[in-house]
Amino acid sequence: MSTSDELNRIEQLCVDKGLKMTGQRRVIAKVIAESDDHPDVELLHQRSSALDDRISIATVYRTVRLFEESGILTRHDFGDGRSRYEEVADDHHDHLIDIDSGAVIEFTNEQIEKLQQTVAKELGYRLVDHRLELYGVRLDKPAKK
Amino acid sequence: MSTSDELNRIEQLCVDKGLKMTGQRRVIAKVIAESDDHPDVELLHQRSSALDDRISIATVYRTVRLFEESGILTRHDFGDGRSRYEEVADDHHDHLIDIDSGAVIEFTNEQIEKLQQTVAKELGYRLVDHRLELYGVRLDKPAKK
DNA sequence: CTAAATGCAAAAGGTTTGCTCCCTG
DNA sequence: CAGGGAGCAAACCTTTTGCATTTAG
Repeated sequence: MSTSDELNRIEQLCVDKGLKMTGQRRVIAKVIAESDDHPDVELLHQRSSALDDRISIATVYRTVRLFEESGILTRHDFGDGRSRYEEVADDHHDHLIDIDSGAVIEFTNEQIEKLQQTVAKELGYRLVDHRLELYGVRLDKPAKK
Repeated sequence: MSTSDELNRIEQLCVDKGLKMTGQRRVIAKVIAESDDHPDVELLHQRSSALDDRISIATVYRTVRLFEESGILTRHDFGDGRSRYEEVADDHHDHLIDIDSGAVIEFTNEQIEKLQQTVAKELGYRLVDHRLELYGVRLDKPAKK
């Protein structure tokens, strides 16, 4: 899916929800569609401001929350104190975080997904969501510490 | 392992690290050893204060951080805005969170653990830590919404 | 034109910290 | 008795909110 397709999809979702498509929301949606990483609110604000300097950080917070409730975004907490965001894509994936560099690598594993379903069911639950994060160090990294 | 064994273990760990065993730390350690749930700092402070009212919340924050660095505790973020703590036990486990009640259920699954190792290795990483949380609703819950 | 959205700054909530006094080892 | 530890309150950081003003539909 191209970036402009993503943008159209986001706009459509907003229209469906009866949300006004203001200039600010359009810019923020564009920034999100174009981001391949997992930016926090401050970074989203910076990127948005670069396109249009009439966007306050309060609006970014409000928009991000709105988009999360609308299923456009997911919020992550990788343990660095603030929330980081990512567009909800068709493909589900989990994250591996490089604890040295902070880099985030996405991966998918069908077997793990299935096992999660099984575990939840055995405990008497229907799985609604999950979070899996692996924290690791590069195998080729020289030993130290 | 009994609660008093856990307490001894915690005290021993503190001694090993050259930490003073103050009255406050002993009380907080006792509260942690006796907690089967996943209390946040405020709750730890309440429980500690019930045993000794000369414990400030700042001390609980400092102690909890110290204990985390010493490997006595792990910190969790279940998405409710504050950190929650749990004693590091011999058995590793993950969590299933009931999104209706907030209840936290612990579980273990060897297969998932192994698959995580495999995934990390395939991506060129040595797995140092991980976080797996399942969010679900009870199967016997009446449909609604 | 009207309800919804924005900007700004103040407030809130959780967590950390500077400083002084206290207590463990 | 010396240095780490505790208490208190102020500071911090991220996120939320009240209110006056602007804007999409």
